[in-house]
Amino acid sequence: MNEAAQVSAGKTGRRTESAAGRDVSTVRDVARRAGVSASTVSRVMGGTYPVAAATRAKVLKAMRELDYVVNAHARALGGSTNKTVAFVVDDVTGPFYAHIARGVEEQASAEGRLCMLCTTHGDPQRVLAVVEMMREQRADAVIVVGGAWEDKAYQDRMTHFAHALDRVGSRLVLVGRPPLGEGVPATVVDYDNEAGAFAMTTHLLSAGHRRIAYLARVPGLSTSTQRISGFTRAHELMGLTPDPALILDGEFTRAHGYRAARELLASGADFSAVFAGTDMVAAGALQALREGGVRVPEDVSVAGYDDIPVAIDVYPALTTVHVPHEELGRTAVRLALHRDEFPESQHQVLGTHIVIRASTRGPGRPRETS
Amino acid sequence: MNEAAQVSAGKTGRRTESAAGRDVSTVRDVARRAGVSASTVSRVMGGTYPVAAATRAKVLKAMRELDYVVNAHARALGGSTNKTVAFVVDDVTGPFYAHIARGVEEQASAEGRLCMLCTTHGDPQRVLAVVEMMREQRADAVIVVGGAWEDKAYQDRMTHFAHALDRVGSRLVLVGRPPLGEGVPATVVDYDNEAGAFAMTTHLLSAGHRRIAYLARVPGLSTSTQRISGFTRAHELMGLTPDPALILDGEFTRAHGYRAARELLASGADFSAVFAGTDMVAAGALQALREGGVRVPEDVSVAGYDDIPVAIDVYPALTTVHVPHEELGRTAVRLALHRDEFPESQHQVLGTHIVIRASTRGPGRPRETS
DNA sequence: TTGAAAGCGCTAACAC
DNA sequence: GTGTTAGCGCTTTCAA
Repeated sequence: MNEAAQVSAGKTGRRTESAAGRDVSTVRDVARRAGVSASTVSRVMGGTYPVAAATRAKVLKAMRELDYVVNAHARALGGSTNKTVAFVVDDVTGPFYAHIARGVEEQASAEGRLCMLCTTHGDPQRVLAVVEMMREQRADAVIVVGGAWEDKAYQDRMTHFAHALDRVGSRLVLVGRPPLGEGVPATVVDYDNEAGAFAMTTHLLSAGHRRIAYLARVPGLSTSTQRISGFTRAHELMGLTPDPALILDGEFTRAHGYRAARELLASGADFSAVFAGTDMVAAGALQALREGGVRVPEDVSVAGYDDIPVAIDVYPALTTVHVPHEELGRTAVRLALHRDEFPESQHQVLGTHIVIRASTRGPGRPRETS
Repeated sequence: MNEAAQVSAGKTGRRTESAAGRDVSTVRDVARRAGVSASTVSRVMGGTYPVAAATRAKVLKAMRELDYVVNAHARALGGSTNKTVAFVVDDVTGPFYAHIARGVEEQASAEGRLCMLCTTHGDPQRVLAVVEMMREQRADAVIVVGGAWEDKAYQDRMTHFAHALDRVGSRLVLVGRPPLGEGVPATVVDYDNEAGAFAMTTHLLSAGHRRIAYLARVPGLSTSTQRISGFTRAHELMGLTPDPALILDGEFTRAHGYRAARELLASGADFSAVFAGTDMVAAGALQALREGGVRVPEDVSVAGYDDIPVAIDVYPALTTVHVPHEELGRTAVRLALHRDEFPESQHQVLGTHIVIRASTRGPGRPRETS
């Protein structure tokens, strides 16, 4: 007892010297003030246990007077229920991610979860580091968004994490990327990348375009590979073969779209349509085309992918493939949190569809003469 | 002992029945495997304490073999160091917030903090609820972004939370909104809203515009009030008075910009320039103007506020006021985390400046004749 | 309906 | 250098 008092005194001393607060009230303080025991206070908070109305009132009053808030960590530790969902993206700034983030955040808060945000800046190393941190946090679900690197080592690492997370009771969720394989404990919410690209390419081909440039192929990135695959399949279905010279490698950025379109123009390549890897790439291409005196869609048609908000603000408004961003996010959270209820639907593929706006039409005259 | 064993057995039983694992290894497991004590394991992890090289190696090996990860909650509970920063926004989707979020996330991870994301959907009630949750989490800093409601009750509540957070050792940070007053323990990182609007209005006025419409005034929102104030001051400095009929109330949305510009056109109002409350509002206005056959900037100049990425993608590229989004985010985190080192600079105002692009120029002929 | 007691997993003071 | 001993604040049996 004496020792306890001494320890307490020592602590109080330290409190004074540090700038801000360690003087938070605890269940015990509340209990003392209400003249009950700590367990009773806990029961009042939990709500899931009978407590006499009078007692409950006293406790509530004490909590209010002390401005009490539970310590989420202590609760997580004792009660093993953690209540957080982690959201891992490349870059919050991209509208693509932002909208998925919104879906995730909404569903998470609807399910009473907090949402942790982590950015990886496209660095595969950081993805792994971040997933590790989430394991420490014991997040209910760890949602990783965006194309995956089709790299054996990387995938093995992810598979490892899927298991590691599973072991601590967490769930790995892959959004917009392919499954890791059979038996890997992970939820996958994907959208039909290939079909979207196929539909768009078909739209362009049936408008009469025969030489379509594809901007921003990212070798080794699942998303890109699938889009290229839909692009190719659409050609093949009409007995055509895409010209490899018209497929330009590059990143999913506005800057790349601008650069690539300029090069295309400078090289004098023959093309009447541009299918950009993403809407951002399309936005860059549009600028380059405009600066090069090429009219869209009169001289060249331009299509994008993603249907992010900027698609309606560029000029002309962009024909693109719609991806159900928010729904991806919401579905990811829902599926992961209720995986016991839906064990069979842990791999979901949402649909995509094309949205035709003003940037595409049939091919005009050859570019040279315009 | 028997009882303990029984309890343990009971738990194991439950483990089996629940889908995924509660079978995580703890410091104790690692300690046992490495043949050392728990404290030694803890010391190895902390790194900040001398441990024999051989011992350290054994522990590290055991941790690897057991695939051990610390329990962040247990750590937070014991060590009182929490390592998270909370970020509270209206809507992750807005590029305005997204870029601040990036700054926050970057600085937070640079400082070894995790970042929690919370959305309020413009609901003042939810702001308060969210701040309360963050108090439970004992976040190092709670960063609230965006204009504040100039409403006494709301401000009182925020003031209350500033104190409450302070008591649990957290710090309230207000980004892009005015301070709560003297003696309130909060960090404020603002940007010069008024000066930005002043500079832009002056730009327009000196180009010769005399009838400038202001789109999207939001009564009671600090940001909007300050912008209007800069707008007015610029007029007054030239001995002019803005025409109240040209100041349209409405939200900071693209949809409102569109609607407002259409109304303006329909009403036959006389104006040669539009100053939009935000870039999104400007994007909507641009569309309405184009649809109405009004050329920008030949017939009407359009200016925005914020300088979000879309400003360069709209047509014509938008003249706007640049707000240092990322820097706001970074500064917020830095200041809050090191408040003891910089007690004097807990209220910082970052500069804004105008960026002139293609959407503004001198007034052309009267609109009627165009 | 309530209280007492035993941890959850970790860190930190204190001994050796 | 390393082990022992106490808790951090809460939930949760087990008794009463």
